Amino acid sequence: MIDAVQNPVTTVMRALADPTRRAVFERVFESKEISVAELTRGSGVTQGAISQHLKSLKQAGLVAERAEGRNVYYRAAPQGLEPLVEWMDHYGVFWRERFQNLRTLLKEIDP
Amino acid sequence: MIDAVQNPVTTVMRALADPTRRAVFERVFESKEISVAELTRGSGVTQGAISQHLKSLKQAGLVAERAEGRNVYYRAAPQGLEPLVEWMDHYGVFWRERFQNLRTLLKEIDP
DNA sequence: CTAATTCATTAGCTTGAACTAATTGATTGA
DNA sequence: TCAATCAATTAGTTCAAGCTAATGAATTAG
Repeated sequence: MIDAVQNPVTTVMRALADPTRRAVFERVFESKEISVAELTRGSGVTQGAISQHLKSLKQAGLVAERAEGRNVYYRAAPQGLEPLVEWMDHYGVFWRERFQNLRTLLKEIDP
Repeated sequence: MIDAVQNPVTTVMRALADPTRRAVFERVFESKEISVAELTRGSGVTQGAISQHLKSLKQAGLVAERAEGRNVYYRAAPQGLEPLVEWMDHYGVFWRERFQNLRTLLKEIDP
């Protein structure tokens, strides 16, 4: 049972399964845009490690980058989560547990 | 940046990140109830490997078991996916992309 | 120009994960 | 009873993943 070459679900899951790397993604997401140096501060790992994590996040489609001068700014790409959403949706998890919220939510939006 | 002892999100993500193990979960889910021997057939790995995968799926709260005679039947426990749902919900992924579906869905259920 | 900063990459180490093969305990069928 | 089946566990191997330390390329500050 091997993914032919590499299933996107596997890529995204693996990227987010590591706590350190997931923390990096979370910080990038919260920051709108953030440099590698800034990410390294308070991360508990070296700059090289951060760069490696960013690389796999990027390959998973979860972050994008923008170079400016000697800095490289990263931003989150939440569309990268889509494979996860699809996979979970296939298992019908969302609607089941959130049915009661739907009506109230809809009324807030379109009263 | 280490999970204190072990974050549930990490546990679930790691459990599902492996293609073989995820395939096991998918088969369990589709089967309502399925024995280890049956899971082993056509899995491409040995029975021992399947048992190991089931063990970590169980620890992640993704499957439950029922022993009967010399068989052990496994069933999916989709509530185990809740940590994932919460985590992704925190990133606002769901509603954004699925707003247009909500109205039609609601009308089907409560016309 | 020189020194310092930022980031990516690489080699090397260590650890954990996935697997097999084999064993064991339990249950069932002949 | 005895052989066979089912499932869990264990020891042992292999390989990948995460990390550090070090280096190098590019940019900027003095």
